[in-house]
Amino acid sequence: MTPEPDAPENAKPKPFDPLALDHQLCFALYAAANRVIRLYRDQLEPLGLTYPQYLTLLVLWERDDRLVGEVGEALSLDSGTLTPLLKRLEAAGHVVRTRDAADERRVRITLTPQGRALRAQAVDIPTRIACEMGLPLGTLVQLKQTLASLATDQD
Amino acid sequence: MTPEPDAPENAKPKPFDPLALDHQLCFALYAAANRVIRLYRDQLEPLGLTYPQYLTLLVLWERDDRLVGEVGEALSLDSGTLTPLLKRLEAAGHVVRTRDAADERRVRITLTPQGRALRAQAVDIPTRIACEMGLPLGTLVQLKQTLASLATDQD
DNA sequence: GCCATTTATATTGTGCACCATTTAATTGCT
DNA sequence: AGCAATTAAATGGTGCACAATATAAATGGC
Repeated sequence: MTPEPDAPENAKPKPFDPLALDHQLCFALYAAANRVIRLYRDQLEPLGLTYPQYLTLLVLWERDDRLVGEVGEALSLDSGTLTPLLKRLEAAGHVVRTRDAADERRVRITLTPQGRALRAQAVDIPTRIACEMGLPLGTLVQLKQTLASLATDQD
Repeated sequence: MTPEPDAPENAKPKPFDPLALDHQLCFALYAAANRVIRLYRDQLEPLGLTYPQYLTLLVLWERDDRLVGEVGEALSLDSGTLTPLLKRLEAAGHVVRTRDAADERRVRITLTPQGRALRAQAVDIPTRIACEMGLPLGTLVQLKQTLASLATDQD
């Protein structure tokens, strides 16, 4: 029998390790998210914002005067994460937190003029990041779609 | 002049907001990563592992007896993150940390028998997660490829 | 009107993720 | 050999992310 090095059945076993790091979508996702956050860090550092703070401002720039719970809904974050983050945004002068007079359980988040003004400095960040990613725009758009369907827990 | 509600030029302006949350790849990535980590949390909780601890074990299951720096290289994490994580894995009895006798700066990470045995309990986690994601397998494979090219900083 | 239940946010504690700095060991230069 | 420069890991500090719990206000029977 002649050896057939190319035939699949004679090729090196390659036992397909289901736990190999390179096969894990979860790791690719984890590493990509960490990397993108690092890219943003460089862009956001001059504005004195962290990445989750920037996301929170995106929510408020889109529609102002929201409840803590509404912001959390938009970002899939709970009050344990948001309360200290919003306090830091308030300390930085970007938002104001006010107890709702009609329902004292609620806290309304409102942008200050300074917080609104910050938007102009952030407006071209996405474009700069997209360039740094080094992938064609079409790929990025499609990637976003797929990820969005991953992020919604329809289960 | 008859109104033409369908004509693009008469349609509601829709000024394409470059900062709209729904347009942000970065947010889709951030939300998807958080969701997938939450999915893993449920699977890993019975094993007493966190998600980054699980990733660390994936690295070691693939090749044992690595330096802290090598593990960090594989996961794109620095010693500030890994040192305490590895100490917790050691406290749980899954790994051993030993100073390299030949070069006292180095710390070698080795699996204990218990750490090796844990692999059997983890081997079908990826399949279970893939099901929960609710996307066709082909989509997931392609997604992984795209994310992997995003994660490598070739810049 | 009273009180259990629900709702909205806050608090506490653990574990990353990363930056800046430190400590200690090794290497390289002369 | 002597010593500055480099390297490997650890340390300290900030800010998420989340679970569990707490607090306080509103709601819904009865």
